[in-house]
Amino acid sequence: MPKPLPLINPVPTAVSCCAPLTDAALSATQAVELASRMKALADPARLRLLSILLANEDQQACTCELTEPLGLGQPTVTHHLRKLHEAGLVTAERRGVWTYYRVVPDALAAIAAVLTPAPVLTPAR
Amino acid sequence: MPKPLPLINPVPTAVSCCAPLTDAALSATQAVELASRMKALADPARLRLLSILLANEDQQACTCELTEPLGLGQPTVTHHLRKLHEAGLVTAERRGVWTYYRVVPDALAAIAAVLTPAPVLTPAR
DNA sequence: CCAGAACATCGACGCTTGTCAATGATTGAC
DNA sequence: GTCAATCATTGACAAGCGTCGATGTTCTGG
Repeated sequence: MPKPLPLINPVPTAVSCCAPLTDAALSATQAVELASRMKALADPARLRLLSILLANEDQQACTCELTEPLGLGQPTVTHHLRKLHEAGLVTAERRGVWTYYRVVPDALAAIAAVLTPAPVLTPAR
Repeated sequence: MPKPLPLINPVPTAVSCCAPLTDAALSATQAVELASRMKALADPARLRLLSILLANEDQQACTCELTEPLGLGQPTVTHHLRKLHEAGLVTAERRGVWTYYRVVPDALAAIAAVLTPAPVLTPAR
């Protein structure tokens, strides 16, 4: 019985979830959904991981490149990358011995969109 | 010696903190700063509180109006409102027996701005 | 086939956090 | 001055989380 997926799981990759937060009161389940994705962001190590990935030349990096600038052990970095992956914020691709991670293009923008009360075009009666 | 401020503390009210997250890698202290403000958002109860405040007619509400739609006890709601206040996301104003909370206008937009890779107006050389 | 490298998983440890019941502090009404 | 209402604070508990060392798994090179 071989383990079919030695890598990481499918992941929902739900990009958007709710209305902009200012339109109407969130339901309990909506709030839990949104909060779980924001929890993935609300950590210093994971924010640095995302910023390093985005600042990189080709928007990607393997674990071994990330463990040193963070000053954290390899299991810890893997743990954080898994959290980011489960939240649909990064993708993981195995290439040989290395696993390369990329930031999902519009994942951050989708979360930001929920927080913006309304761009600039408010009627302002 | 009267307690000069029975209400809540001054609070830094730091609105913006870092560059858009995609410009360069965050430093350790920058990441901690940003993460602490996002932690204030990454909770179902607090997200619902913000959405209720924003959905309200005059953008405000007292504690007694918030404890029932959340289904949480009054001390718990006060605890969450304090967290939001410490993060500079809401303001607290005592009016008689009630304490009214408002969402700080651009606080959410400031956090959202850190997440957006670049609005639309990039030079795009 | 074997040794080594890169990564994932496991178990354990402290620390933080969300929640509540109980209590204290302040205000307004009578 | 007293009482009731609103809110803040305290202490306590369970659950979750970040971190690490140790171990397992997969791939590459010789």
